[in-house]
Amino acid sequence: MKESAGTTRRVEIIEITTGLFLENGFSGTSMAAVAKACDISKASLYHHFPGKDELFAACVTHGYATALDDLKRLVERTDIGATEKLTQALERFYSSMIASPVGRMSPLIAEVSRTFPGVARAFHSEYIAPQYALLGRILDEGVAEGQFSDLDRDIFYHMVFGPIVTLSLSREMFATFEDLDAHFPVEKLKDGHIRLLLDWVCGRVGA
Amino acid sequence: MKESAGTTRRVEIIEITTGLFLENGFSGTSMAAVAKACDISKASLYHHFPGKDELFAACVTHGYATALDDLKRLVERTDIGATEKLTQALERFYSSMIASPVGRMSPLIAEVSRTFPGVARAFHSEYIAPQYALLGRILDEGVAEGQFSDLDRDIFYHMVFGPIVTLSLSREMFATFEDLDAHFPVEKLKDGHIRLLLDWVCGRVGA
DNA sequence: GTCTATAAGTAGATAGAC
DNA sequence: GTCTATCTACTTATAGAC
Repeated sequence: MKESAGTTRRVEIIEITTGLFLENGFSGTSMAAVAKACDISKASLYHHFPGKDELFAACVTHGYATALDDLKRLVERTDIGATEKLTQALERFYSSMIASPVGRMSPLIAEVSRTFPGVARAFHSEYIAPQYALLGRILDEGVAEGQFSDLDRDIFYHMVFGPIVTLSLSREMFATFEDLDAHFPVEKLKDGHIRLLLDWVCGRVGA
Repeated sequence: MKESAGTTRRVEIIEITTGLFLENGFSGTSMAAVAKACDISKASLYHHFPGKDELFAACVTHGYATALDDLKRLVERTDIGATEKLTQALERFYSSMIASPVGRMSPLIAEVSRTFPGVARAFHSEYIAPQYALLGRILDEGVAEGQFSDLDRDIFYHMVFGPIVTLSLSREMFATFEDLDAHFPVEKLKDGHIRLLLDWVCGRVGA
């Protein structure tokens, strides 16, 4: 797809709007506020996006591709083993869920899921499910190598994404705390989480 | 506090409104809709609560006490050991986070946290922090008994509440899925989570 | 593609009678 | 305590000129 001036402007609007949605929620962000932040008139904004719903869907969708491509490249590497891949994948999940806009949108999607079920469905099928599948491939590889236990996949995903998503949600919920990092110290929690997971997956846990 | 007809009506309004907030979000729930659901006029609703913010805060606060009292009673029992207490506490966290209104309010609080930071602060200091503290007491007890490893508390809380809160959030996000239980099977995930935690805490994990 | 102006509707909140 | 009627401000979205 050629990147014309039109698509650039579109992406620019999406990125600015994503920031507003993350800061003020869906209902807390008016189209007027979006237009003002993008330094554009409301009518022009409606020229680019047919309505607020579609703008929101575009914000959620934007960023899928690169995040998943990055993970896919990692999974397909042949120069490192499954243990190293799992470690790096976990590092990436932490970065993408805590720092990147797309990872921080879970509470927003919960907010609008009843009103626009399509957005939640797309988020799941285009982002969550592929992420699960790629993580599952790393586990498969480790099992084939004889390094990993053949764990139940649902429970494995539960233990991998659970703490990460909750950390992201907590930081959104308590974003106004001045001592946010003291309450939710990302690096420390990440290290402890990864250590436990590796021990578990490598069979160094369980009687 | 005597339970007059007034307080009963108040509680009734709170419980009905909580259901509306959970279903439609904060901004998606109008005072007119609340009044209609409670079979009352808007003016009468404003007689009971000075504004929408206070009504929401009341919904969040309602239910703290009983949930925490229940956990506190468990922690103070002397007839069972720390392992049994931890198991039962985890069972309770799953029930309260997945099934009870107060546990399901996390995405709602994330939605309004920037606009009303006081609500988020109260939720943390009156509900989250005491829950952490009570859980910490169970760990202390197990360590004193020589049954549990003396784990880092922050990491322990991260691994306990992480998967539970995420499961709750996921079920809110994807509430419209017809096959919700197939995607997020509570009983199975709970059992796997509890088993891993007990192995970890009892030192049966880690090199 | 961009603008100003405005339509059409809904939000939270209140006045004042009973 | 409860009601009807109403206010003001703001919402999404559009019409039509340039």
